[in-house]
Amino acid sequence: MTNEPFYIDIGDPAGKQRILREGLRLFAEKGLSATSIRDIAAATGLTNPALYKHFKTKDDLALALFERSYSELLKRLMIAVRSETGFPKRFKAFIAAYAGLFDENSHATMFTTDNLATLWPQASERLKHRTVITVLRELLEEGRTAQLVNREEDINLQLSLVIGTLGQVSRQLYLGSFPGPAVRYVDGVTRILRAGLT
Amino acid sequence: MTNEPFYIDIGDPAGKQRILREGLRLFAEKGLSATSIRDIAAATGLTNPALYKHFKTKDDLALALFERSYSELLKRLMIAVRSETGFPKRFKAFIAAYAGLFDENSHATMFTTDNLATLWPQASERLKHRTVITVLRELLEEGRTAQLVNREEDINLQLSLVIGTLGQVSRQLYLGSFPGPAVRYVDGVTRILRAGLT
DNA sequence: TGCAATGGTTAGCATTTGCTAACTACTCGA
DNA sequence: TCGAGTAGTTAGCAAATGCTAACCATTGCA
Repeated sequence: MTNEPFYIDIGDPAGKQRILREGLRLFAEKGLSATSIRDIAAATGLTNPALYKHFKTKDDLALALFERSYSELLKRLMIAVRSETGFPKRFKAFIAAYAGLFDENSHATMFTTDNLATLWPQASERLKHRTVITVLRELLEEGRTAQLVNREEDINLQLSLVIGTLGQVSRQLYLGSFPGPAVRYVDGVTRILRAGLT
Repeated sequence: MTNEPFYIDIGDPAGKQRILREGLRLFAEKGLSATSIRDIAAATGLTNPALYKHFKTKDDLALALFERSYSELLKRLMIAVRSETGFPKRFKAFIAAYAGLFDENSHATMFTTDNLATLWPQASERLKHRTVITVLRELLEEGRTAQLVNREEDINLQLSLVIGTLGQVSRQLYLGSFPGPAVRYVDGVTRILRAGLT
């Protein structure tokens, strides 16, 4: 549980890794309740009781996946923001980190953003402390005090601008409507969002 | 099917109206596959075979609800856009129409936007002709030729900016994180988005 | 008046789903 | 070497789910 790599494990990883990978993919593709434990088992090449050797319940698996993905996203965003100084660079680093995670693991990105607080109260309750929204809000506040972000507008609307756009672009990428890797759009999205925040 | 009122039917409408209303609410709240036909029946005060007197299958009901909601949204957006001249007024009317529908029937708005093309290929295939995206794209193109929208940026990213923000704000309203009716945010969202498009 | 359509009901069937029990093969350390 | 843990299997249970069959009450109308 502690020292497992975050992703991929190409080759033929142990059962638990395959379960995590296929479970994440199916949950992201079809949604939580439309994916059965047997679906995941089949995709993994196992029978369904095997999953119960690793996870107590279906919700347990889903929650584990959510927390893995979410904490990875959060970690990267925080590192990105801290790696730069000043609002403009930090903001771009934020976008770039988001895109980077998407390119490495699009399922993880979609699974977390789609379920951020929406359909899954359980998950969001565990995240009272420091969330993606918190990080972004602090970033926007830095921009506001630096006069680089419009202080006249409601900061919650500005948050929705950023989160909504990132989500929508990710969705299009995920569905294949936007060609190429996500990094490709970092500059454009950053410019557009910066304009919207001004 | 033809001359039914779009919404509400307060009092004690006939069974079919109640089915449509409760079905829409539950689908929007819990998602398609997490809502059973019996759930809807119970919420409606009926037994589940009653629903089959009105709809052939569960998918049939869901599709009917989607099409009702989607065509209502589309109709309102088109009327709004046509009721004004020039990009700025038209754009604001677009946002206002979206917010207006949300305030009248938040479930319908969420159900359509959440399933726009994501989890439901069936529905989007029926909408090859003229979609919300088409209307908005034409609007943005008008803005671009009028030099009121930045022609340097990818129009698809600009579309994501608008759609994503509208979706996100709606989501927050739906979850109760944003207080008050949606109309309240029309001005703010319009300003922020206009800035982002410039 | 009668009869067909409408919109309900109860009962139930087949399948899926989450999960458990009981067994087995393999590995690894004392 | 042997005994315990690990990770899988087969079999199956109880509940939920989509849907159907068969029956019944009310209403509108020829």
